[in-house]
Amino acid sequence: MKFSAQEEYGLRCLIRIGKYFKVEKSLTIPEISVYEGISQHNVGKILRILRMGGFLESERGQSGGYTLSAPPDKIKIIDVLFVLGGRLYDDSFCQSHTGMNDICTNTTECSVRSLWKIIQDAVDNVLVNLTLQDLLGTEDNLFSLFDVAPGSNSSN
Amino acid sequence: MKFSAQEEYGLRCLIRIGKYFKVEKSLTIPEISVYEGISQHNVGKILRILRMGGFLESERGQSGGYTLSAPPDKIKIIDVLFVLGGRLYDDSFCQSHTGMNDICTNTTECSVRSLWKIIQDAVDNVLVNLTLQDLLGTEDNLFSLFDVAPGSNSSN
DNA sequence: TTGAATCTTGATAAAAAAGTCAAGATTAAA
DNA sequence: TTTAATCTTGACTTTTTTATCAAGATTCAA
Repeated sequence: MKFSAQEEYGLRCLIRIGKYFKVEKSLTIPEISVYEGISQHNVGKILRILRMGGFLESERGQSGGYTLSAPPDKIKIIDVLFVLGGRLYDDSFCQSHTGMNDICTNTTECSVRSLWKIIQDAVDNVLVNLTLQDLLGTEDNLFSLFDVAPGSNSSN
Repeated sequence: MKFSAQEEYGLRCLIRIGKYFKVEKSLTIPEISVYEGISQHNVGKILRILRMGGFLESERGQSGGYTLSAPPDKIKIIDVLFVLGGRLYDDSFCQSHTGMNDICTNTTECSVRSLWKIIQDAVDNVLVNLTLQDLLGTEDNLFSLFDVAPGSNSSN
């Protein structure tokens, strides 16, 4: 279970653009490239995905650039992550993990599928009310939303 | 954010072997291959990972095969998923997503990192007490552990 | 002791994801 | 009108993950 590079970089670009929303400044691909340390080509590719997902608007030309298509508190992180990386579990998952068979051998009764759904629910519960606005504050503010001690990292 | 094929297939193989634990029967690679619809070569590779992770024991020779190395209620799913697919977030994650730079541009203050940690915590809370034993029952039994209605699938 | 069935391992091939590139379209300012 | 700065798109290359293969080692039973 991993986050994709596209989710990581996409979210970072969106946050970066979001920080300039209230001063009504648009950001260009070269600017974002420098800020985030991602190549211009890659930034362009990622922003295209976000634009087609409806989160960004772009303007061409000499004074062009990217802006949010809605205020940060109207952009739901769960939607952004879906566009950037798909869902953890959906009904097509079993169909793409059938091994050599046409249909999964566990179709009618599958503990693994149930586990994936349960994990998906847990993740959804975290994300359901989270907006881009919540990610524009400090790290501590975000942790406090979820009652997590900033220093605690259960991976250690 | 996706599950890897290795996590899916590995867990299915482990469950399959676990179902035979109480009758003390070992399963061979060809048997598991047929049951799960995964090629023998792939089963062999996946079982090697599970064996090296300490969850399985193998016996060679004409009457060989694989058995659990501990009772199902002693095998923690969180450990199994770690061996099969790593962790969602760990401290090396930022180091591998630095773009073109040597270190991530957001080292000191990073909302994305915080979000990943929060999601990781949510997943850990689901998994922390779950054992292989819980996956050997029916799907409904598993759902009831987490108060999820079997029909409900938030991905729809 | 021989042979069949099994697991073991490292190398290879195929598929998917990530990242790069080049040519083009659009816009605003000089 | 010209020029420079910008976004846009599809194709390509590289890297990572997944799956396959072939040769070998081990064990049991006849």
